[in-house]
Amino acid sequence: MGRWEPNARARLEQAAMELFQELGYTRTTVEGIAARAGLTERTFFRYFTDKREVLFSGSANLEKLIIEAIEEAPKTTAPLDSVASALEATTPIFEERRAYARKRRAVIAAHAELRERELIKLASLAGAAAASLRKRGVAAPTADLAAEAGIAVFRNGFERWVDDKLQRPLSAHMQAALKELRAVTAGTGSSSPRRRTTNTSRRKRTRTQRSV
Amino acid sequence: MGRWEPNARARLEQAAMELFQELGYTRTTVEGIAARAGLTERTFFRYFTDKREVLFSGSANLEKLIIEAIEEAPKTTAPLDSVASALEATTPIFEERRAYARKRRAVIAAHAELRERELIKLASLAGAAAASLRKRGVAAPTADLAAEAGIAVFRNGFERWVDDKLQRPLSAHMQAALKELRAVTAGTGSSSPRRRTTNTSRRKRTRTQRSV
DNA sequence: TCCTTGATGTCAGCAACTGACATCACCATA
DNA sequence: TATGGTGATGTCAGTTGCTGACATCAAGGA
Repeated sequence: MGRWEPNARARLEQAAMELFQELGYTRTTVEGIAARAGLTERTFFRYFTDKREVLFSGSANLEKLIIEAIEEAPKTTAPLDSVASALEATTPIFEERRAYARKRRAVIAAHAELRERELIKLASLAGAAAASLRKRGVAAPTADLAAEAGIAVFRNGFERWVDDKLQRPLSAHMQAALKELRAVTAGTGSSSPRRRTTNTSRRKRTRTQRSV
Repeated sequence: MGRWEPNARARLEQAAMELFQELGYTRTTVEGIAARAGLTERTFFRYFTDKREVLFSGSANLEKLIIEAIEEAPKTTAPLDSVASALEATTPIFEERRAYARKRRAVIAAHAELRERELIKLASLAGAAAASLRKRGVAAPTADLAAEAGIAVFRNGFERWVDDKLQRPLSAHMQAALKELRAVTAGTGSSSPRRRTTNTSRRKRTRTQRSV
């Protein structure tokens, strides 16, 4: 197994995170990352297709988890509920490394190239979730929208979780986001949404802040 | 005004689209684009920050339209309805250039870098829409989710519109997507969603195919 | 002991992008 | 009408991300 120093991949990832925090994304060079990991630029590109990719190696694992969770759910579960519970099944992963998640998120938020990469990873998750739903007989358009809605809930809940000074659990934030989404989409869509809608959203907001 | 050949920007955009279609994105070089437009690589980078950006100059305009439409809507309108109608206000732009939209979409779909860029543009639209909603007094979490839901509907409707052999209008596809989203999020979220949900989505699917 | 194998290094090269400076067409205005 | 300013473009050199081709080197097996 280990003829050279082991865990080259992990070493590269850690070196990258450190340098991104120290110098920022643009000013850290791939050569620098590799050097800190005791490797060569060329080797970096054997592990990661991209300079960006070094921050996203976990997403493959995440995708697998989500797919499995959707497939394991009882087939009678409503599409969006399948997705929501699958996403909730992934929360322990993040909960274990809250501090790391914060740092990583700060780095990503600071650079557009990284935000792009994150978005496409999330889109990929949505695509995988939609495919899983279709496998269970959900119609394609329904599956797509349920998956995208689920991912929106995930993103939203994740953001609130990372910023939450009270450190309430991620799953609670995600549930709150889901409730909120349901409230938002519950409107009539056409006739006289006057007071009713306004009240609904106000009530929802308060309720969210209490329950999370 | 025009001392040199006018419309350098437009020339670059057109040259880029042509070359992307002829050679694909990776095999066309910025130098090649500039040459076809009668300009220099350096000049290309004065108009576009990126090789990718040459395909997305319209998004600023789109963002402006959406913001205006949201701000003009009556303040009693529900958040998601504001967003939906704002998006619908943009449909004529696409409807005018359906053929172009198809080509462009094919180019983007074929290359990950371009898909990333498109995703961040859409995220930017969602952010702008959310900001507009907040300006009207909508609570932040509600605004975010309404905006994201709206964008999901937009994407979804757009995809269906582009692929629709019957060439039904974009706005109809978007309305259908919105209905579908409402159906998907209408579930209970917890207790015995058995038959009920399944039936709902099936009914929804049929209704969609008929009404669009 | 030799040979295979997989991880790494070396080197050359292209293309995306940037900064600094030059040029050139037009316009105003003296 | 000459002159000088201005904004769009060109030129050039340089960095960095990324790739292909080939060399090397440390195990482990025949």
